[in-house]
Amino acid sequence: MQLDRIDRKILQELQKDGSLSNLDLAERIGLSPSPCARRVKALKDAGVIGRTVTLLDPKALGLSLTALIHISMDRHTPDRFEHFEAEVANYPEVQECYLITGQAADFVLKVVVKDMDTYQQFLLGKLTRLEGVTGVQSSFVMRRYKDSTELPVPEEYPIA
Amino acid sequence: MQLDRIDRKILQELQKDGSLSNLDLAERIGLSPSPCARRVKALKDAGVIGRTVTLLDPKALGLSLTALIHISMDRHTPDRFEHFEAEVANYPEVQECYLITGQAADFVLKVVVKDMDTYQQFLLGKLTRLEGVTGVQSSFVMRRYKDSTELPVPEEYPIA
DNA sequence: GGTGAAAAAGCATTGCA
DNA sequence: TGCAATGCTTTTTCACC
Repeated sequence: MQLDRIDRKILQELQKDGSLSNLDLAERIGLSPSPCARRVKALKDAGVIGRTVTLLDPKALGLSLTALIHISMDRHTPDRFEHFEAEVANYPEVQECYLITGQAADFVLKVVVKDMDTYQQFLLGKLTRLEGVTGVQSSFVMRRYKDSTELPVPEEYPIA
Repeated sequence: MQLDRIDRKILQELQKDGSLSNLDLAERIGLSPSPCARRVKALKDAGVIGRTVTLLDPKALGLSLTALIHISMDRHTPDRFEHFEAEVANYPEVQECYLITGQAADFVLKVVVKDMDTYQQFLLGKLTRLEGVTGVQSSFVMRRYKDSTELPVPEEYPIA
């Protein structure tokens, strides 16, 4: 699938505001509603456009502590990783979990909790109890300069 | 503002699917449409509910490389930080940028690009040219176990 | 604070130029 | 691709429980 300038504009607008009606979207990109709807449908069918979600304000919810956690495992076997993955996916405090290269760590987690007490409970009660976890290194977010869900939409022709 | 069980259910549903109509939402939480709409409005007014966005699939867009970058600065002055912040906010490749505690680094960035070539261009052409940047350490995401926008909605009474 | 119904507005969709 | 008309869904408001 090839994206032209209009497709990219559609993607940019929807990334900024997923509640746009097709009418409003069409107006913003300078197209009439029907071709606009057709393009959006094609982008959905191609899997480029995914879910629409509502973002909440962590502060308003009293979630004032965000931690980035680097985790090392004792052994790098598929077993270890799969088990870790499955457990971590169930923790609502964990927003992101990546297996990474480089560094000393194997995993990076982004965790959001109410306060340091809750964080300690999460760390001692859940994370460090997981099999194979040998090292845990916490960093805390002091300031959130940018926290976006927007992806850059490439200039050229990407292939879906 | 106090959240009861129904409010929390609303927030959970909307975090999963931001395109829900008030009708569908009301049905899911077991309430009739009008009080449901009232609650949603109140949550928006209180700032708990923020924007609604459409998520794209990085892979479908040909964005196959995600990097976590740790950055250290030469001096920890407000000037340095503000300048860095302002520049980084303009880079579309940067999804997240945090000022963090601990570690050797001062900032953590999450960057999404097409491939290693593009990453190198970003690093050399943009990031390392910023004033005050002394250390850059890259990790690459090998596997994305969890990548969510959902926040945990606390059990007790948070205050907005 | 919740329910149900009714009215009004806005929307997606379709067919055609 | 653009336009127009149809028919629907949705939001909103109201009186009542």
